Amino acid sequence: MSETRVERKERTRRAILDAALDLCEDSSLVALSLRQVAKEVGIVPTAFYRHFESIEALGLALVDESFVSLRAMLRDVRRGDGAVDGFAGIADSSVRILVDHVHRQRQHFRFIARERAAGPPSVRDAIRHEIELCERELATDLARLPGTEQWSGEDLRVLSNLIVTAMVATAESILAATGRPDVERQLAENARTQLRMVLVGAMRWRSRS
Amino acid sequence: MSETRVERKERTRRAILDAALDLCEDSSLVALSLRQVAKEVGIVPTAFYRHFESIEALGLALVDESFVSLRAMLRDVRRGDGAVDGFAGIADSSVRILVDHVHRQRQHFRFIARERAAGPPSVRDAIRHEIELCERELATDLARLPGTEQWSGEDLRVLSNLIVTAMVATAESILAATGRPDVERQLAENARTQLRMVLVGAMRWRSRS
DNA sequence: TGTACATCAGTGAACGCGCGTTCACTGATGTAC
DNA sequence: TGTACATCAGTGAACGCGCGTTCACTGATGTAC
Repeated sequence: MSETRVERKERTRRAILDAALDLCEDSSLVALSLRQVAKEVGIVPTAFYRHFESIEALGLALVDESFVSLRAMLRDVRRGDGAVDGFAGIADSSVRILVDHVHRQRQHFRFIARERAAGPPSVRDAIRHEIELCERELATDLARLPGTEQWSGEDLRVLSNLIVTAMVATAESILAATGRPDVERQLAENARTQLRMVLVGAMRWRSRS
Repeated sequence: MSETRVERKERTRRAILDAALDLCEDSSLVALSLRQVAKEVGIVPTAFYRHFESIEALGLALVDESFVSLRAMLRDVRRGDGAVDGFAGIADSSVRILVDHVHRQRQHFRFIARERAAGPPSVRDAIRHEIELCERELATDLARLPGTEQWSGEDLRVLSNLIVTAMVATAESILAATGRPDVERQLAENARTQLRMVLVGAMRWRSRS
């Protein structure tokens, strides 16, 4: 046989996740119906239940999946491909990687940005929790930068939160500007400037001052 | 008569707006039905059309209304009630006013935060546009601060965007933390720190450097 | 001030449609022997 | 290797329900004279 039962099931599950990402692109998970998804996938509505208990459960699976790709991005940022000389270099490299991932994982970023504010409560909570984990990770990275030796853990987390917030907002703006490359380029340039401002500015900020 | 026809109509319109804010609190405008709103208000579904053409039109009215209260807040910030000595003072006063308005206009802030990412496209665009106007206003305010004399208009807008982004994120976090005063206090404290970091840091940032 | 007519916010029946969920089912794949 | 049975992804009919929108309407408020 060319495909086992398990493989075929996995393929349908994949198709359901993709269909859901497509269909709620312009509205939200809370406006997505099980029947729309089934129709798009090409299965009968009841077959949906073989894979997920509800649209909400599907949403939680999409959160997991989206953060797998977001974490891959954070690993790239941490590795710091490209010229990394000083804060300006870090800012340039980080924004370049962010913009690249936003393009390649467009639907995942859009999903997170949207459902973070508008999803079912359990989905909102899951996203908030994942973002908090990202902030903690970034805080430990920041602690390794020269100049943060005397910072308190709390200040590191506050700075990390500011950076994550700014980068999430940048990702959202770039998503909204899709198809206008000049606008996108300007947004990336602005993000670089912001990141430099924050890094340079914060380094002159004294912990507990 | 105790109430004119015009007054009664306005009262129903008001009730529709309030009902919509209530009902989409936990989901989104795109998941809100005309019939739910009518039921909540106590009118028959068809009577809705005497006031709005569609849920989307109702949404645009809520955007207008929400930004009226948000602009009132910005005026308060600009006036700078409370001790305003240096950047720390500005940061403290601004965050205090923000937190206060978030509590008093809870539903409006929540509406903007949610529909900004998940509303019908026309509503998303309207909100994006309004926020951009706020950023421009803030940029002109920043230009009056000592230390920004040699900044370019572009850098002022980039800084303004960063500040607005951070404050929107703070408002969202506070909304999510409703009912946990200790968490809220911590979030406000963090916002103060961020705003100080950004202001102090940016002031040492040279335009075009 | 009184009367006749206009306005229009809200009514109520009706429509076709898509919704989530139930249930008994089919038939290809997988397994035990 | 062949046979008998188990599994289970997907089927298809059916249900009651809420949806947006249509239409002709009612009756209190407002206006012209």
